[in-house]
Amino acid sequence: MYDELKYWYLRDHKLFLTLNMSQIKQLCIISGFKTAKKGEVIYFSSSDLPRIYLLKKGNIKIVSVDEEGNETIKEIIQKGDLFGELSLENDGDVNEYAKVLTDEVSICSFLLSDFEDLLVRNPSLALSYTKFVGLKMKRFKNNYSNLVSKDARTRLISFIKDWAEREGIQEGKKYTISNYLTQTDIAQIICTSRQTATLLLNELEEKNLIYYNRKEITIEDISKL
Amino acid sequence: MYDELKYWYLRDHKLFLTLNMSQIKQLCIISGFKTAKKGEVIYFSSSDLPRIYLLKKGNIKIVSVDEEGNETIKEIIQKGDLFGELSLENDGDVNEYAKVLTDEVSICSFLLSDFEDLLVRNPSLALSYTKFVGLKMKRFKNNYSNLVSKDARTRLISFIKDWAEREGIQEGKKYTISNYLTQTDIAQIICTSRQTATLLLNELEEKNLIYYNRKEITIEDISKL
DNA sequence: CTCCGTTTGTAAACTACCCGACAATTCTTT
DNA sequence: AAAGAATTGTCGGGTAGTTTACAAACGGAG
Repeated sequence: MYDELKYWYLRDHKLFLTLNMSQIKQLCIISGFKTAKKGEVIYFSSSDLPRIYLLKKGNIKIVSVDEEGNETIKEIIQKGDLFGELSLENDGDVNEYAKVLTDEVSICSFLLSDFEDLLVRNPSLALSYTKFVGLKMKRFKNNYSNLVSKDARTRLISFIKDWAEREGIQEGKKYTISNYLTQTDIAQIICTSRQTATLLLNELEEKNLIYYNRKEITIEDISKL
Repeated sequence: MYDELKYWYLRDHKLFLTLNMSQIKQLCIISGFKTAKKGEVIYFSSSDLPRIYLLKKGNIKIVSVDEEGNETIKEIIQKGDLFGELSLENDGDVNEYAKVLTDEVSICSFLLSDFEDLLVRNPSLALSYTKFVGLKMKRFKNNYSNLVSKDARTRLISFIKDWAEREGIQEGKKYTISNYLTQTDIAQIICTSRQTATLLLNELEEKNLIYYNRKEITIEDISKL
């Protein structure tokens, strides 16, 4: 029964569609499963054996810390996303951790070495996986160029739009997002100070473009944003 | 003879070490080879069939252009590096091109589809390639965080250090780089305005940390930089 | 219901960097 | 050698965004 559960979790991830039943079962045997609560840190680069994680429920943030203790949010991980040592190599120098944002999350994980074995034995999975990593990279590049050429307001707006389209509930032009981020989080994502983020959010609210509170964000008309 | 040349070019790239002779020959048959001169544009995303390129001689820059025509240098490609549709998927929306920086470059290329075939038939190559893409991503993330938390001066210094270590000629603590970049290029790489880059470079020179001219850059003592 | 930690709101001083404008220098071409 | 093009140097004015600092509001724990 418990194994069945894990099986199911992997099965419905798009990356594993190319695998047949027995291959999935094989990966399931080696996979671990756990849940965690809000605020917990569930992953630390440069600790333990390198692993790949699959988030099944909830949301987490990947935070990286530089030498001076500066924290930036690298990524928001959602249900169905992979995270961890995705580049298949544990990098000593990069320091990052994953923190739970929602009330509860469930994740399953497997050792990097086991995953590598599977990739070698399944070339087409390796190919899909490479494309997957490539896609991640592309998304990064995109953020990167936003940071360079756009101002904080534009970055905030495009983040909100993105968020809404990704996991908001749509009713015509109206989107409702269940908000698990603080304004500090949002500021760190769009790379600005908390004060600027607050200012801009209130500004958008004054113009009736969005309605913001701690529980949810409503976008009246996404085309006007 | 000509085929032999191409064979050699692929053979000495670290990524292709796992392939045996016949596999390399196979890739060689499908690979194209050409040279180009300074200023030429040799690659354009969203044109032609998607390809992967291997730079054999010289240097090129990958420039991306956003909607407003803003140009940023994404990457400097050096001898031995791969570029092109590395993520194995041609992205319609991203607009980038490659321009030759040195007097002459020679490159070889192969179709993405052919490369994919090869990957599927060579699982260990697929794995190496995935790690390779992962590494690229990591380097990106690093630049990205520099952009966020460091000021222009720090970014310039870390770029120069990087450059020196990557391709400078070392004599003790002294490094000499053959300079194929204009100050405008450098500015675009570290994401600042040309004026600021000029200012900072002159400042470093006044402090005798570097000696700069159009042909070469000398770092007196890299540990003091 | 009250208390306390977290999150949000607001204001003023300060600054790194951008932008425009123009001059000076160096390389290229003829 | 001279003209033209590209690159580099320099100067203020303007500003988006940071930083510091404090007050207000919210929300969970007891």
